[in-house]
Amino acid sequence: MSMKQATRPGGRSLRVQQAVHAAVRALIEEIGRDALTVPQIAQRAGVTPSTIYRRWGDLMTLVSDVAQRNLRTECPIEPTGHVASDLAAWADIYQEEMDSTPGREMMRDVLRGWDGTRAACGLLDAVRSTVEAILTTADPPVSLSADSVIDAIFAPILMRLVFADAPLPQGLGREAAFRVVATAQASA
Amino acid sequence: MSMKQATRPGGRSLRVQQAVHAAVRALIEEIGRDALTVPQIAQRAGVTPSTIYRRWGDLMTLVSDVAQRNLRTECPIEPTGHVASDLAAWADIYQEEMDSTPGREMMRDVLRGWDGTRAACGLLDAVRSTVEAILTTADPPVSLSADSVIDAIFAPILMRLVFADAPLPQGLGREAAFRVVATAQASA
DNA sequence: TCCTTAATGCAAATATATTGCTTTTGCGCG
DNA sequence: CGCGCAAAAGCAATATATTTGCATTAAGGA
Repeated sequence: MSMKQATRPGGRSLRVQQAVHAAVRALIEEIGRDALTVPQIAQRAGVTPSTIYRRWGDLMTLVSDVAQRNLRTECPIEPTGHVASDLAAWADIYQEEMDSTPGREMMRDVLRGWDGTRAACGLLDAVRSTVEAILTTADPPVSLSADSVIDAIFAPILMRLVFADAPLPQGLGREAAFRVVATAQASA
Repeated sequence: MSMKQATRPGGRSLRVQQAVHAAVRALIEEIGRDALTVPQIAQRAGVTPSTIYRRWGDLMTLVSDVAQRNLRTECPIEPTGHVASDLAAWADIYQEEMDSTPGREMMRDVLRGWDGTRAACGLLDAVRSTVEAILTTADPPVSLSADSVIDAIFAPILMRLVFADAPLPQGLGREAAFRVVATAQASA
């Protein structure tokens, strides 16, 4: 869930926002999420608690907001044109990253701020653009939509991350990647 | 996330737990989740706030605990032996139920209580037992594991529910059901 | 029935969240 | 460039929520 953006994106408002975000990150490092309180963040950031309450509403929303900025958005691999191994390599990286302690903590923090209606975060958009980059580089081309790739590879990872007991099976994403590409090529 | 079960499952402890859960449900109806407070729940349930804090820890955990009891656990359909249409019918029902306002609210409340490590709720276990019921009734038998069915049909539904903007595409689960069964039969 | 102890009640102490009002300060406009 | 408006932040009083120590109640076993 993304918070209402401040109407003033520069100057003091920006400095406050950065100081608060930095304070949240620092305090999570030092004392952990569970001990985190708004007054403490305010003190560390050099602002008054009411500023935080007025801008973010509550601790949950603030922490969720910070966690979303930790989402990877850049494409992590260089497409080689070989779709199956590109997707498999990326799926492996992605699965390991998400199934790690920091990955799971980030996911937890993001989901705490989910409002139940809109997308919880921009994760799928970032994934989709990387998938599209891999698919358009494909040589020879494959007839696969980004959505079907996401459903086949990333949906099981994300679903199990949240709804199954940890850790994820080794190679879950990798094998799904080979499978979805093989199926597409077989039906071509 | 399931809470630590009271060591005394009967008598007064049980009555308190039921009264508190009932109070949460009633107050959510009357004033909505966002206005909910622990002292208010305590008053309605006829207990003191400290009882709630000691048993549940905080409001988020309590609401999550209540939401988990709304999870459907009974098998919603009668398997006919025709796997594809059984799975498709169920997927349709499931998708519509989850993508509804109460379904999304339940999911949101459950996820707020997720600790990031164990399964957020027993949802997948319930799903798996229904899938297994359908698969074992299959006539003729199909070579499909419950996990692959869940990955193909339910993972996309659950992933999109949380990480994509609402609503889900019509027939998402239904089509996935036909597809996964067709693929299994083709490779047999 | 009695004993043990988990669970609750109660109330004081502490911490957190809200709010009205004031002050600061971005930012548009002449 | 500096004026003025309004958004954002500060401050402090208030309201509300959470924690905690100790007393009391009542499950559940012997």
